[in-house]
Amino acid sequence: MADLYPYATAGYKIGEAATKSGVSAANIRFYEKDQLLKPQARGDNSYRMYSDSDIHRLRFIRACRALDMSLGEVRTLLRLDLNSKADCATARGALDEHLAHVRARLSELKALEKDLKALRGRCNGLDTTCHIIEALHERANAMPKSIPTPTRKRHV
Amino acid sequence: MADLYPYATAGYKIGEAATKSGVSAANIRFYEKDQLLKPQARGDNSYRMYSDSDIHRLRFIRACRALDMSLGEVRTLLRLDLNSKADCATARGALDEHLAHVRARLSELKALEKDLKALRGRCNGLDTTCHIIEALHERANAMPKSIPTPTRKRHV
DNA sequence: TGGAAACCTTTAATCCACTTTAAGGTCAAG
DNA sequence: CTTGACCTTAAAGTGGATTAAAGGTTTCCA
Repeated sequence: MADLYPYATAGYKIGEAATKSGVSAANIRFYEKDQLLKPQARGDNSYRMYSDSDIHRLRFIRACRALDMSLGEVRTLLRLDLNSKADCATARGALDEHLAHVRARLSELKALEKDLKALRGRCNGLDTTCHIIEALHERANAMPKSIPTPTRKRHV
Repeated sequence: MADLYPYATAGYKIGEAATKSGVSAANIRFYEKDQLLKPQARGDNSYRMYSDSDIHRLRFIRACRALDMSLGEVRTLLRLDLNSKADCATARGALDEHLAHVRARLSELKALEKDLKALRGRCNGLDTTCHIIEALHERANAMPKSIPTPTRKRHV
């Protein structure tokens, strides 16, 4: 791991660390509370001080988040040793799982797009009734009866 | 709109309404607080009572949610009149916007899948260093410098 | 009639990954 | 000496619910 990130040098205040890492100050505090960073050394004033390796760690988190990983997944990856076979297997496992996740969501969204496109195609804005609103009401009537709640989460 | 949903008849308690609509009792209360349903008439006991048209409204919400619309979008659609040209335009607009949303997310996810696949392909578990962890650290170093926080939400 | 089961009520906490706000402390420059 | 740019904390808000706690009501059955 040695030269993968810059040598740890003295100190940046949180605002500098935010600018250097691309993670907002509030978010850095949040990550600390969430155990993704150790609680930082504090100066005489009670300001947190960050080293270059802290900045790297923040960037690492950001890189993982850019891959849409959860903070739990990131936490796992942060603990791993580059030169351990076992850790490598863990990393592969995490990645495979995450990839499966992404693929599942991908096919959901594809189906959704098709459905929405069809719905959109029904309406030209010329007829006296709106075929979109109409279709939505028809779907409401056609919703599978009973069943308590098949929980639909919101997936941005 | 007349016969798109059953005639409003007297009363179901929230549990029955939940069973009939497929929306849980807790969730029905939540929608009420969230203004998607009017506050319900209450009996002598303070139980909420639901009509068939309330059930339809709940199903309508469920149909929209199944299309991954936000409650805000649903609220918009619920206000629309099937026979108004203006409302039809609103519905089309909302749908177009939503579709654009879905498509944007779709292409994000496609790019993501490609990226993750490539990352995964780097590692065979045989070498002495883990190319996944290594690559992640390299990415951390390569993250676009400065920039405060380009906010990455979690998209399940 | 009594008492348990099945319903209903409310408020508040939980999930995720943050952001925002409020109320205040610290520090350098002018 | 004040302004303003930074830092501190705790708490609340976002979306779309679910779950739990603590209590009131109704219904059924022996």
